Amino acid sequence: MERVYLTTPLYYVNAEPHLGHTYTTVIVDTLSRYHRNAGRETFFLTGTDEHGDKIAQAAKENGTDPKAYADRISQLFRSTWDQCGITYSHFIRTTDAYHVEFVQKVLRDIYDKGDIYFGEYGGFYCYGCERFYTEKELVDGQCPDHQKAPDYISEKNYFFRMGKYQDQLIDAIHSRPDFIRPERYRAEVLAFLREPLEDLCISRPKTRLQWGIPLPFDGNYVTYVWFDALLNYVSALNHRGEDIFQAFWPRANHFIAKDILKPHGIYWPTMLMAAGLPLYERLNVHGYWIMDSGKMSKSLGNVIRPLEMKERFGMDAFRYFLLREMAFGQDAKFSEEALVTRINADLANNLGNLVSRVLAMQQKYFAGVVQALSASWPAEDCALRDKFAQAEGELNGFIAELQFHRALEAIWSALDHANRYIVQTAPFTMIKEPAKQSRVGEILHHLLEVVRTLARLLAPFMPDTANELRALLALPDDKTALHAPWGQGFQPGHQIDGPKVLFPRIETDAKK
RNA sequence: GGCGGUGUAGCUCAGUUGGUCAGAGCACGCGGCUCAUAUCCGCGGAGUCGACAGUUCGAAUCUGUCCACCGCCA
Repeated sequence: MERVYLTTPLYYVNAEPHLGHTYTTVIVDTLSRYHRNAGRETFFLTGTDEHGDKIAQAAKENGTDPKAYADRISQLFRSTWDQCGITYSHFIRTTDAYHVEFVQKVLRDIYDKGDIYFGEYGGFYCYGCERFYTEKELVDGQCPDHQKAPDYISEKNYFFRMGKYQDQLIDAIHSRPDFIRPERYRAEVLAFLREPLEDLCISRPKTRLQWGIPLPFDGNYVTYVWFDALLNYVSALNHRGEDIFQAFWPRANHFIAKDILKPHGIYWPTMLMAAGLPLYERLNVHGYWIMDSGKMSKSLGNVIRPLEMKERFGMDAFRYFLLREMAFGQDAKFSEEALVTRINADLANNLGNLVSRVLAMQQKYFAGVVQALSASWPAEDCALRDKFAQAEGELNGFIAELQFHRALEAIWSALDHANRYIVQTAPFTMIKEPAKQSRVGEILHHLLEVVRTLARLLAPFMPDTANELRALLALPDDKTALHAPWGQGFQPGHQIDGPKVLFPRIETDAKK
């Protein structure tokens, strides 16, 4: 059986779940559902990254210890995804015992191999950023982010021989055109690799940081957060068993936002090389959501919380907006105005209203009983069926390219066709002539096939809506009911429910 | 300073390898229908496809220069 392994980044527990986290999680969830529906075995990993200075300090400020603090925020992520209906296979925490053990094993292996060495490094260190700065980067001698003078620190640390793998990495990227996609991010990584790759400092002395995984070969040090966090992608599979790792790792598809391209595009593959593990299959990089009210921040009060969006607009509507509005890889603008426009135009007026008018006619004209189709279909009926078949084909292509917005466009194009079909065939006029009753029955039968097909096509993107459509058609909750060929979805005499408003229009101030 | 990206109708954006590629949705105007969530269908206006030059029979699409914004690196 074909398999797919999909991952989100491990979200750092210094912030609550916001729009950025939600987008990555939603696209991975959509892909997971898509692949599962297509019969592929799917492993969907998400979780939390919990070590490091920032967490230790945040815990201190909250009057608690790092573990208790991480427990709380990690649980917040997990429960948020649960409430959003995210179908992850495993939720990993970098504080999980099996992960700590695995990280130590890999560190030991690479150390024994000679790719980790002890060296000295001095520089200006900003505690807020958890990083060293070069003098050039400082603004008036201060950290540009924290407006605080960094401390000059000279200390001994452990380094990973990342530079040793530079050529090997360049070769790997060249030989696999979609190893990093979209193309622009591949080019960015290659551009970075044109400069000599320096070795990576992977430790912090315990005198400066205790909240981390201790190095197995030196108890006075803990490992740097990236070395710890990236290995989760392997440790999670390993935890489930060697066979699971063997089955899924070759199909690993990471999904990240562009801000963590370097760790995933450079640190991670070189770490895998040093550890003697195969590289992941693909790194998939998306852009940022741009807030019209400026950069998203707590102080501006424009943080988008997924549960709040779910509460106000419904999770499916929110998912639809995220998937429809952003071209994967590029930045997109977020505004509630755009969200409401999408909901009213695409979901209420087009999708919802189509379902509503079809079910209403079926109820009104035939008391909900599905009528028989004749043996030969008029051209317009075939055209309707073909349009949806075409949409499904396009959808598959777009999903393979991660073009979620175009996949949805393809569905909506077919949906528009169905609305036109109603106007052109005008069953509501025809029903007045008794001789044409059977034709009206056929037209509505085809329109119910539209709704059934929509339930199948929308399932990965809008799972609750898809399920609701299926329920309105009084079809059983199994795949065969939705996958039957066009015209074979309903038994003679099958009875369906009356109409229902799936997406109420949202009235805006401007329209009142 | 180096590398890369973006710049297409009022708004948000599609435009694979150069030749129905000048488009979609929203917004706006007019008309039609009435099954439907004042929804749906049809028609319409608008853009010198950032600027300039070049290659070509022909470029939004290729080349060069420049401008604006953004990102990565220094």
